[in-house]
Amino acid sequence: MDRRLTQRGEERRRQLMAFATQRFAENGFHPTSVAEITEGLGVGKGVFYWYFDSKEALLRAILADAQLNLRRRQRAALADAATPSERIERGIRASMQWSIEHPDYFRLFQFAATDERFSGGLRKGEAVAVKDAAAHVQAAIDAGEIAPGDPVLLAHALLGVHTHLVHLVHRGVLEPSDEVIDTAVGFCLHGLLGRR
Amino acid sequence: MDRRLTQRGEERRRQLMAFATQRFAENGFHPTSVAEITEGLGVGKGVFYWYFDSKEALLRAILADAQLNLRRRQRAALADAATPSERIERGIRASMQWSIEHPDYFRLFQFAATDERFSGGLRKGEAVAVKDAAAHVQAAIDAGEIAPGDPVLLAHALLGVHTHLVHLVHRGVLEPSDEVIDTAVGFCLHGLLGRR
DNA sequence: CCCGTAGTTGACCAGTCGGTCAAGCGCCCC
DNA sequence: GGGGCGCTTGACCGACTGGTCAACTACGGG
Repeated sequence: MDRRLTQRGEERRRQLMAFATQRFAENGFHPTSVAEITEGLGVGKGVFYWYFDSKEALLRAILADAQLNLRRRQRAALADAATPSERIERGIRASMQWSIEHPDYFRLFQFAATDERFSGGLRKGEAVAVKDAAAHVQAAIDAGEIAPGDPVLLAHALLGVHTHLVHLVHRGVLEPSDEVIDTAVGFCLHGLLGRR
Repeated sequence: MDRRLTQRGEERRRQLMAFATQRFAENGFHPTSVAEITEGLGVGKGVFYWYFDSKEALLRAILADAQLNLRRRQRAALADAATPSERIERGIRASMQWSIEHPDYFRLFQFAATDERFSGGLRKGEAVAVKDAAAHVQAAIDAGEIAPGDPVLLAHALLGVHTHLVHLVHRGVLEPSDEVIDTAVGFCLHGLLGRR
């Protein structure tokens, strides 16, 4: 579906994606019908298929958009960090802040990870992010800042802490405060036994 | 649906749950139809509704079963642990081993967490597990084994590491070796900066 | 003012879904 | 061997699904 879109068309496309994001996040992808989306926007059903090949393609577009957004934020956060471990910390903070600010995107990521039709697309983005983080971990090991270990595995462990704690914030179990992020960073850097 | 079941009935019920677990894990809950389940077992559709009120009720039953199974394993693992931090370590190991051995259940947990219709049921179980873990963390703090901090938050961080690394094993990114579990334990106890 | 193309409409389609039910089967106990 | 209950059958239902399409409108450039 490569269509030449006017400004009006771009706007409509954005509307569809924004509204669908909301509905998918709230009701789930499968239970949300195409009709529900078009009716919610007060437009005919054909509009949907003017902009997207299928409901599946729509979700893929939303996910790609969200990933791009997140990556930009991460890049910006790392810009002015001096040491490798400082980069790691800033990466964690930026990711958590973004995830807390975008609960809908976060939920969609979570769902997409459970469905093979979408998880493939996520993998690439996640792989890049992990590779980046792993590089910083490796650099920190080389610089003697942290103990040796498999950098990829450790980078994934960071991701696990990030994901789970953000999930709790969205569930309302935790306040979306800096304390959560501080604890996450502290846990990742020092673990349970490390000094504070 | 409280039915008096004969041995044959119990067996049929177990068959339905086992087969559905497989299909739900592979294809997803929504895309798997009730007809697909009954046809896969070579029985009429009415059989399904003899044992379960709805497709939703079936998944709930499966999830409850899996949770019970997991909790039993955890309890057993903690039985002969002396110190609080040893309990924490054993808890992590037992959970990871169980999750690696039961990829279908694990996938179902992951999906259920994304759907409000099911996540409520999981919460209770998770809350109990976290409360247990948090109690051990608190005990470890009191014993001076680890630095002070919010025990519930820290327990959730453990859970996050566990979940994400197990996920990677199921995706084939990591080998299901003890090394993964060792790294997870090491990371949780020492973080990145701690000595090994 | 008109024409081409971007955008829109909504009835329509074939198929699927979760769930129901009247009827029948088969095992077990009396 | 017969009655009863646990279990099974599969046609059937209404609702709804993702997706199509011929006809139509609106708007910008010439």
